[in-house]
Amino acid sequence: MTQGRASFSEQLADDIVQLIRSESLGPGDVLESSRDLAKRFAVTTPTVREALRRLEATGVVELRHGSGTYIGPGLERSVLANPHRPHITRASVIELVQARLVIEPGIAALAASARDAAGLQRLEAAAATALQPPVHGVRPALNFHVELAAASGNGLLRETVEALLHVRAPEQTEIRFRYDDRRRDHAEHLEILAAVRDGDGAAAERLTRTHLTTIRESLETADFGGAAS
Amino acid sequence: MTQGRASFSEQLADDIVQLIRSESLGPGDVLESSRDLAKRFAVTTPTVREALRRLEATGVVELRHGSGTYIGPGLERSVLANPHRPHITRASVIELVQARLVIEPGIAALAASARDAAGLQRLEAAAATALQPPVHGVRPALNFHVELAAASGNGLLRETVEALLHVRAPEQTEIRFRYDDRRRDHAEHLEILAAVRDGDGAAAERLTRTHLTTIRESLETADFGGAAS
DNA sequence: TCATGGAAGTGACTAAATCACTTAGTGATT
DNA sequence: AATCACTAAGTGATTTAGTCACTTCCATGA
Repeated sequence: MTQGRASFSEQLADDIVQLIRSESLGPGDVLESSRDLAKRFAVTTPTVREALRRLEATGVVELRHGSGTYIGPGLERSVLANPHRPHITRASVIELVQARLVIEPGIAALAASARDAAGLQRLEAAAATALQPPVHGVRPALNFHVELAAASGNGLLRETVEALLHVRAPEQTEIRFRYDDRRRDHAEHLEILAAVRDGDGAAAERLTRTHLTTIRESLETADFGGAAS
Repeated sequence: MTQGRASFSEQLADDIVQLIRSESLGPGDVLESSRDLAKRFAVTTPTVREALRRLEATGVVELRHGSGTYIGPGLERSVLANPHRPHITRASVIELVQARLVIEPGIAALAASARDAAGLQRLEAAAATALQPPVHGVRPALNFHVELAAASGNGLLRETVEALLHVRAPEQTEIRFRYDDRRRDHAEHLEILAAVRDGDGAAAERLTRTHLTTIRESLETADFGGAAS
């Protein structure tokens, strides 16, 4: 890096990550209280808070008022979506679909060749619940694509797709809810699922490409210029 | 929702982002001093610092001791690499190459069809400097792939490749420096460049796949079990 | 012209409190 | 016996006030 020495809070954030690793803490576990952390590392509470805020921004920890500091899912992630992203535009939505169109067909092909029983089961479950409305912030309609990437066996690909789908997730769901045919989506998901189950990589790739192309076209024809509200 | 109201610092982080947008500040510009921000939003300095630390973690701002708070490149980014990632293993490096093998050939094909003069020029510059050693944290050898993605015209694809290459970047460079044939890499880059210049998407896709396959094989045969140091 | 030095402005951190929320335990009520 | 309301302890959230360290810049002097 350009800076030789890091600030206290930056150093402290690394130390806390190291502490989490050395104690083998996983998502959901409780971290030491901020007061104890302050004592342990011989700094004051505001400094600890800065370090924790930093870690919170990338999902490594989660601070719950009155309860404690908990380990989040961010520790094992390599790539993530920026929580502060630019406003949505028509172009940005289409850009996203085009990016997915480049990336996801290859993932589908890989998933068809690398599938296993557990992955197939999760994929089937995701396809089955795709028509249910979003609850608790989880969007079943998008979950199928994440599980498809997970079935490829490559964690980085899963994270990449997850991050891309997290980009402007609320607006994406809103738009698909208004302009997309979810029954057709579901039918296409089932076709992809069948191809993956049969181990037919070429078909999975082709079907995924068709699926995303259909979505892109429905977005391109739809006029949502004033749909920002 | 799970939590109805956000904490002060979380709300404040959003407000600061909004302030940056409303004043049309870009990377390199100076943000208001933390004391002034505290006055403007009627909170105290530690709270401001927490919000800034949060934004710093995702690259939205950069705090320089004694100088000021500067806008960083993170504001316009949608997907980024996690600064606190797990330790490197042999499997994780190969996983990364496999992920790139799925994603980048399609990007090369898109770049060949969407290329323009400016993009080609940047791509040529990246290829020309690829043999130079890393300086100031910039790794010319990896830059070619980022510029290739940029030439596709899709910003999200560029960010995705950039984030993937940022994952374990130092270790990656180290490994390639030790086990990879950089002259061969360079020759293959030039081939890809020629295909993109000719607008031959199929060739660009094939050459990129070959290029990454070669890298993967050289990593699989290399024994870097004890190269963690 | 150029180096020196110091003042002003900035972020970094400390210190001691108080406030607000969650949780679990306790006891009374049903 | 089961349930509910209350209480107390532990936790994060925020404030207030102040000191320290770094950077920048400009005036000063050689």
